[in-house]
Amino acid sequence: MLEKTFYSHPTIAVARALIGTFLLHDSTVGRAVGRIVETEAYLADDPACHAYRGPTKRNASMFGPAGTAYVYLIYGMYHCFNVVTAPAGVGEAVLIRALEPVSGVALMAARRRTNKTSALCSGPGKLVQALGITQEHDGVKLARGPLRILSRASFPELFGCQRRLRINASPRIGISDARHLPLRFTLAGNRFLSRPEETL
DNA sequence: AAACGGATGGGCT
DNA sequence: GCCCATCCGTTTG
Repeated sequence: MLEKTFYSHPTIAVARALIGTFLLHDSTVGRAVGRIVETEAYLADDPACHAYRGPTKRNASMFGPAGTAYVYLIYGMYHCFNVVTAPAGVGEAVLIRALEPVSGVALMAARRRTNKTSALCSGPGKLVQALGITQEHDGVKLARGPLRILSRASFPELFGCQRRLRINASPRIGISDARHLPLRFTLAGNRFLSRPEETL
């Protein structure tokens, strides 16, 4: 389980450090776990960031303390899950964009209505569906509770201790402002990414 | 393999 | 009224 201090480092550092950790959700119908393989950083002075123009009803939890969940509706039909990083009042977060399924795969498949493992968590909307994350999770604290993040060392039998991982940086997906910034982070060569890694 | 458009609703100018 | 931090089925090369 990651402590609050983990999320209190600079947002780009947290976005990189989250690669290889595990997102876990214990719901009433069971546990689902995925290894984080793709993230994006959103910064306070960044026009692509929801918090760029200040607090609103939608982005309120982005201004909460580090370790808060920020969940929002996108395109009217999907939700995205973020981890808030900066101190309360600042408004920065890391979008979780893809997971490698680890545990509860059958539950993920039922929620996603597909049996294709590579399609379960390979996108921000997909992984939210697969783990059963909803708008109700907006604002919850990750330090305790059914939705939490486990350290890289949590599944040594499957992944070893993941001391040093090869991480690539490239432009973020799906935005129109600040497209050049290399704020998307991927676990090099992993096959569960939302899209292939871009070569600079 | 890549490109395209429809679904669908809240936020913002 | 237009713009999205998306996904999926269908069409096209």
